[in-house]
Amino acid sequence: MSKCEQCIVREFSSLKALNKEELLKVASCKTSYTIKKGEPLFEEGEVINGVYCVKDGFCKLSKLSTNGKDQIVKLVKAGELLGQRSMVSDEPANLSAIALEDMEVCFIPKSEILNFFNKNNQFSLGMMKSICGDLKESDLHVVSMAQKTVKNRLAETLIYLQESFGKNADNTLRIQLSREELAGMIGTATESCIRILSEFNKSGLIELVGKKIAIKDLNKLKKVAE
Amino acid sequence: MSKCEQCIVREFSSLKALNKEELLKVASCKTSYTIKKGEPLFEEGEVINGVYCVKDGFCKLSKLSTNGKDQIVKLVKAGELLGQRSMVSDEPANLSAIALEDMEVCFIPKSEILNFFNKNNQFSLGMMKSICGDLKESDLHVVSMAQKTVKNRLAETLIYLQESFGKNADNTLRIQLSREELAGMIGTATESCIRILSEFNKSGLIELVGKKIAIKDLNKLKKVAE
DNA sequence: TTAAAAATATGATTTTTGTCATAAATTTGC
DNA sequence: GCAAATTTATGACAAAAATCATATTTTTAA
Repeated sequence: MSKCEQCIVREFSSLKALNKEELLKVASCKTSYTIKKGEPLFEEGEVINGVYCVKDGFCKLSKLSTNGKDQIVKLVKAGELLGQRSMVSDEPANLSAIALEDMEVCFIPKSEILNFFNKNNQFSLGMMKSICGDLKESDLHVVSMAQKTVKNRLAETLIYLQESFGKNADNTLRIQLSREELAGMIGTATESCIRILSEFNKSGLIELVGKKIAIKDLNKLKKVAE
Repeated sequence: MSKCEQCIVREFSSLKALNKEELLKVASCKTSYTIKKGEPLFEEGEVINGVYCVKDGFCKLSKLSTNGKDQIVKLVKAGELLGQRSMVSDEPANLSAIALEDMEVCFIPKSEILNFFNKNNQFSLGMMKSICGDLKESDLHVVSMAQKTVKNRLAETLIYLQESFGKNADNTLRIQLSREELAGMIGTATESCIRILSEFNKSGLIELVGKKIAIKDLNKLKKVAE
């Protein structure tokens, strides 16, 4: 059982409002997991009963649409909490969480979190702020999906991926999604996604290095994103 | 100054967790307004500094997209609170709120709400649940926008309007949106919206009574919505 | 190592949706 | 009550995007 005091999740999430004593309680009740790339942390409809702390790795939150395609609603990285909404609403998961690379996570049971809600107002306020941030993002996402073209959205998404997940030494995006996953983020057919990537490549906005993608002209790409 | 005890907002929102004493405090600090149809309650980017209680009427929450079109993100009816996200995040409004019919609202200053956060855990938890409900809706909205056709979304929206806002004696939708607003909800061009309405009309799914809309075959419409 | 499977890529075609033009109906302001 | 303005409606066309087919490359697994 490791301590939670130095954990990256404590640094970036609402857990930062917990004091030493509370952190010890968390450390004593948490369970740690390793999730392999491609494996689910939880799936849509599953009862979660707590929150997951992402210590390392990325995952996608997605929902299966009635047309059979997977829509990626959000990407989550180290330092963030997962499952807050389900826990607060007392509902099964609305989205599936699938690891995009090997992950290290900790699970904190609901009972413990609810306990902190009652004793530590800064903690509840922090979690409320985090959920509010998600809501704002999601509303913006709706507007983008509704009003922008696939080309706009692909450009927007590539910029988001670079800004949120960084790049490798060779300038390619740190987070590597398959073309199908990328299409699932922007809400389009895989072929359309590939076609526009190829077009961006030809016009020098990006460079395709095998399956990897490097942004070549950020300013022009921003213009394409509108 | 009217009392808040019997107010519809108290019945349906997180205010239900407030006790008599707290309600008296709210009653003494609130301000009441009448908003005429078409007028804004607040606009995108405005600093709000509190929450609005909708006592009567409907309003739309919308955002101006980069393409110049207004995307309606959510409709709000009597009994609901407005501006919770901005208040919790301590940010200007992300969306504009425009009355769809004459409204009666009360404004409760932020300081008062934050005070309740510190003293009444059921109240904070209630508000957190309400925001979580919005987040779930918004995520579902993203999936619908990304994966469904305009036809699917129009059918879906008509059903939503009837189920959430009811119908008049003549079976037409209680809430009356212009074709432009309806297009703004489903994220399409006004002409496309009109065209599909006309198509639904011809195939007997709905009936167009002047500008008003009546759902004729709910089951078939549900199938079109997928 | 190599065959099979999966992912990426691209062309051809169809469907969906947006845009522009214009007409008809309705609402507004005097 | 009537002209002007706005909203609704519809046609013609263009643009965007999906689908289907197929080729090429990469990955996987025996």
